[in-house]
Amino acid sequence: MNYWLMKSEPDVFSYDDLVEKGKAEWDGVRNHAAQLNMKAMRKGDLSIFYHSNIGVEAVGVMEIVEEAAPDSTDDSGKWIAVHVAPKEKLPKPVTLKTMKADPALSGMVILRQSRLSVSPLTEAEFRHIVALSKA
DNA sequence: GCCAACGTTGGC
DNA sequence: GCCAACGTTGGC
Repeated sequence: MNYWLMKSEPDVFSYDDLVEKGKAEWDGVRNHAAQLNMKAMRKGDLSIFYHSNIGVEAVGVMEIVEEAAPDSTDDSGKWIAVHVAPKEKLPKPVTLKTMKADPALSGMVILRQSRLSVSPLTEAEFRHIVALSKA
């Protein structure tokens, strides 16, 4: 089981939008590093849903329900997407500020590479973020 | 294959 | 609106 963090601008697609749809294709990723991460995802993996630009915080947990397949929004056939479903809305969002200030999360990939839209988390980092939201 | 120019993302 | 980080493009 692996853990991930995926970013979306909430005015384009928010966690609540995902809850409403029940299941969605995580499409439009056009960055090779992010694509490699999505290819490594397995059914049942869990991911933090993070709102970029507006909110700038972790808001929910989702589950990978379908592994990498051609991105339906891509005509070239080069890019893949996964399918995700909502798992748990975090009781309290965990802001980037909080994550940056927490020594337990200092190794998070996203803190070093802020532009990477799909990044891995360790199990400890994942659990820590969920715990912070319930504190 | 290198590197400058330029575009995009994302935080502030 | 600004700027840093970083990916892409194109000339050489």
